[in-house]
Amino acid sequence: MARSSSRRPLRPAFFDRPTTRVARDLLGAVVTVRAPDGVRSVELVEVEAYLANDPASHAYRGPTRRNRSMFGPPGTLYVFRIHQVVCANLVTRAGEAVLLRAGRPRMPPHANPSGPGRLCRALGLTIADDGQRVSPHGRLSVSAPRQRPRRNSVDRGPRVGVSRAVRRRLRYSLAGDPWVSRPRRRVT
DNA sequence: GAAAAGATTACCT
DNA sequence: GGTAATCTTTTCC
Repeated sequence: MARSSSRRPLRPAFFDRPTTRVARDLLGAVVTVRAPDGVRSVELVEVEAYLANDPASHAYRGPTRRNRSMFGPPGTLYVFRIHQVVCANLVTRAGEAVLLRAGRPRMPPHANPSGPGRLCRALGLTIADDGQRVSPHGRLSVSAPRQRPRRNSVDRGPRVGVSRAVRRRLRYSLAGDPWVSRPRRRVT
């Protein structure tokens, strides 16, 4: 069936929109990493938005060596290390980004992508991928959701693991999806 | 130069 | 549910 080929590759303009909207629209999108040893992809089920003037964002205090990718053009990948894993974001407008928190494995068998560190490990993303741009046939590509999720099937709640701006509801996930990393958060 | 702080995860009780 | 692992960047003195 033409299921995957019907998915539209996302172009940089997709990311040049308000970050909360990009975040929501990434639910159901497919992230693909093409490596010499094979292709791996996941379907996103959980993301978080990090905004300008957001004290929980790595970009809050301006560009540094670590976060410079967050100030790159729309569609830039920002990868950072936390403890012993890495996490990946897609940059929207300069200084804002969407953290990729969990996905559904699409080309099994591969590692469990539920959780931002596990998702990067499952896709084979490393710190060396920091600063890459999304491109339709490059190492990293993103394809649009086959169908936009219904509004009432999207959960929205507080972000996970942050110590500041803890009340902001900037985490988006597909309701009831078994691959969401921290399911059943209360939606108010 | 030293120390603290993580957008986490795995494993403990 | 709590905590140790583990290591780089950032921040502070």
